[in-house]
Amino acid sequence: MDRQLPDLSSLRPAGGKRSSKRDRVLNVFLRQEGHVSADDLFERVRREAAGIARATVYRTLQWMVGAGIARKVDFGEGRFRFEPAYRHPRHFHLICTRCHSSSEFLSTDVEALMEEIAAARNFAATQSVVQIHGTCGECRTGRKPAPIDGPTTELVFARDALRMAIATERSGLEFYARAAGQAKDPRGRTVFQKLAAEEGEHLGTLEKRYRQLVAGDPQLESRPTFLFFKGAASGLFAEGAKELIKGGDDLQALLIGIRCERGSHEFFKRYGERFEDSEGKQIFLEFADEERVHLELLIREYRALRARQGQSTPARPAVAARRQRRR
Amino acid sequence: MDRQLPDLSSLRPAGGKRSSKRDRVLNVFLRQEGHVSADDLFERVRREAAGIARATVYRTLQWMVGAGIARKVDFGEGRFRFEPAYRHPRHFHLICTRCHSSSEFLSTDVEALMEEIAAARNFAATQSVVQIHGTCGECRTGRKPAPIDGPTTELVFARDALRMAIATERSGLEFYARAAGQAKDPRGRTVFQKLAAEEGEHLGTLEKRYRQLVAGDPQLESRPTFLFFKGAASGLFAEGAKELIKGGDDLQALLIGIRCERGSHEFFKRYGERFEDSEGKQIFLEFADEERVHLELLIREYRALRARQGQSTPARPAVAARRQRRR
DNA sequence: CTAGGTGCAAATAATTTGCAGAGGC
DNA sequence: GCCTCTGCAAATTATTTGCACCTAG
Repeated sequence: MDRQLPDLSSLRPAGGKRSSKRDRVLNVFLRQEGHVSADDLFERVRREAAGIARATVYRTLQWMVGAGIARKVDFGEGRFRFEPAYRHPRHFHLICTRCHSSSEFLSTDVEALMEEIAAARNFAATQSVVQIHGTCGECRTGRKPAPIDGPTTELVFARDALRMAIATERSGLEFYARAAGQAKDPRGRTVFQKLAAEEGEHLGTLEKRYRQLVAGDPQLESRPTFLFFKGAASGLFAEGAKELIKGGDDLQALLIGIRCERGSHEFFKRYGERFEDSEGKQIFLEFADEERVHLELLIREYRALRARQGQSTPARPAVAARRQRRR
Repeated sequence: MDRQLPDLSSLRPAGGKRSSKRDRVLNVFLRQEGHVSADDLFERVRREAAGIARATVYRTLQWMVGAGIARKVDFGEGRFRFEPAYRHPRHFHLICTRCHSSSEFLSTDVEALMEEIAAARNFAATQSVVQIHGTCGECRTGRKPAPIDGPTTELVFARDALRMAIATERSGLEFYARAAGQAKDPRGRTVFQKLAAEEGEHLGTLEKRYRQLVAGDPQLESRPTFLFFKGAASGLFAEGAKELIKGGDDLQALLIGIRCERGSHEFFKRYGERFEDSEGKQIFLEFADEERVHLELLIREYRALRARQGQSTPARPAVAARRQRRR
């Protein structure tokens, strides 16, 4: 949906290159953080460089939106604001009606619900607007939180992507540990143990990466959450684990594992692809790949186990039994 | 949040009463369904009554918003639209970018997430805007769905409120049936059985009411969902049932039941209070009351059981055991 | 030289407002 | 007769556009 990282140079106005007014406006825009209105931007531009007309600012903004550098947002104030889109995933907004500041968040849970609702209404969604209007913490308490500038946004996003991956990994580990514990077939047990070990190892890698990321910015951990996830991929494995409790044979456990890994893989891949180039994107895609490997292993094992069982007992004994009962 | 059903008569312009232009504008506005822009309304008004100025329409709209008769909504088109607020709960929007139509939905799940996010960001939310932009089914398939006019909206809302109550009731029934099945104490079993029976009976009442509602409008069941719920109160009982599977004594089962009923009661009460006078509101509030009765019964039984157990075994044996281990 | 960017002022579009007159109680 | 509503036209606000001019390649 989001266009890929634009090649800024190719989008530069063909005519002017260095001292073009457009470049100066762009420069001011990219430097400032938050959501500016056209007039805000005009004021800022004219403060550091006279001789730029309001119309130029408007035209430059139009060009930036078209080029994928900026996004036009509407906070219901009767005019539009603009936010940087470059290396900045699509997100939702918290809008303070008192100080007119706005902060951003992303929620895979909200997005999942929106998709569900759109599907239920036979609606082909292209974009969602989610805004929470109210009063921000600063306006009520007076304290100012750590401001989030451009590079920090990317770090926070990477942090949250890692948190999400770690949560999923933990759930996966728990799932495989349980599956190994209740496996009947010795080879099945070995597979689950192997997967549990792998998840554990990968969990370690992710946690190490998380620590490294946090080490680079001591305040990073205390910064507000940007990416909210709850029912995401970690929820899949949690669901799977609950199903395991209900019992079932190794084949079923493998099937549940396959479902979880597939869902998880697709989830991370889809999100990863949606984001613009950033560490967060990379984390998503790497994790998706990891899940794909597990998925393939599980499928192989499932086939192998079924083949082995097929020698002694009929395949799908449950279905066969049900059929007998019906007759 | 929404103001209560306004007393229209008291809000009538003190001056004009019968043929006041304001009344004529209001009349046209209330008659039309959907989301009109000021200009739309002006056109409609002037079509059936000449001699009303554009400014009057604007002023009347302002007055209607202030009086809680209309809500101003912003679909990002560069102008505002207005929707009736009278007997019409706050909701979210699906907006077709092709035909500029818009339909409405409500999702307790989305709302719950928004609350969570606002809380995590230390943000005092007053209102949420959720819009799904895209292409509607009609625009893609050409078919027109059953149009939803004023009274139908209320019916659909009542239908969905009933569906939600029924889903909760079913979950509750399942929960109590399971609890009764695994109860150890004979009196505990009786209580759970009684509650299961009550839920079953009430479920029957709700289903009957549902059938009656549907009988009044044969198309009602096929109309698109307005109220989406998933993790709502029915989810609470489902969670509770899962906890029961893990085992535990009767006291714990009672505690889980108390938690579920309390959550469910608060949920329905809160939503019911939020809505404007309508059958849906009534269903919510009645159901909340039902849950409160169960809650009280459970609390009484919990106390009684603990008192009885206190005679033979020490209270909270689990905690005592854990303490011993620690020492 | 030429395509495009730019300034300026005028045009639009949605909405509000000042003010004189009208209408109901 | 008073108070509020209304109409009309002018004002406001955000944004776009026509057009002549300028500028880099």
